[in-house]
Amino acid sequence: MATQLGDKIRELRTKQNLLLRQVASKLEVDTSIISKMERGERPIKNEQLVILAEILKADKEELQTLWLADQLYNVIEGHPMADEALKSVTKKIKKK
Amino acid sequence: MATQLGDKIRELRTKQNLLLRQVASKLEVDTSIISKMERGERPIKNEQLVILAEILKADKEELQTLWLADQLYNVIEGHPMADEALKSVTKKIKKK
DNA sequence: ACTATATTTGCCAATATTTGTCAAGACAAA
DNA sequence: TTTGTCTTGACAAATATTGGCAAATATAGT
Repeated sequence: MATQLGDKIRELRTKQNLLLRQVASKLEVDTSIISKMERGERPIKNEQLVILAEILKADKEELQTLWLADQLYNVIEGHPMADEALKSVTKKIKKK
Repeated sequence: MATQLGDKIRELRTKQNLLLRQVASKLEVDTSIISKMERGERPIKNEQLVILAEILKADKEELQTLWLADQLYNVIEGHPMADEALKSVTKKIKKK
């Protein structure tokens, strides 16, 4: 159950030679939580995402987009009507 | 918090002059549950959706599409990155 | 192989959310 | 007022989610 967001965060973290422990302390959670977040085993709160963006010097909006895409994918995955439903919602959104 | 699916179900039910009570008995739940389902206050289980399609003589796939669209909308509503995320997921889905 | 450090995993208890049921309330028609 | 339909809110039981801990596993260096 890998997520786009988790993969991205791990990529950013390792590229900057940061340990789980270091990120964990900034987020004030156990290292296991971060580990699980990166592997898509635990959801990431929006509030935590903002902090992660700071720590990892990433674009907050990019991470939020990945987060949202993961949520959407979770909902539609495996559903035969996914395509049509996506179209319908896209249309609805455009009306704003 | 109206839903497309709820609206559709209510429309179908009233057009066929069915009472909440009658649908409720087929679904084996309290009338209040149906009432809430129709007004989007309670989620509708996929299993219940199939039964509803039978009772209301509706196309099962149409209802499922509405159901899915509602779920998606719940996820993205209010998010600034909705558009981009939708695009991303649509692309991902197409690859199958 | 041994040691030290980093990450992952499984499990637990606390908390939060969801569920269905029930009773009371709103509303219209007669 | 009485009757019938639908709505609302409160409640507890069931279920899900949460973070933390500790044990297990992996990784790297010597």
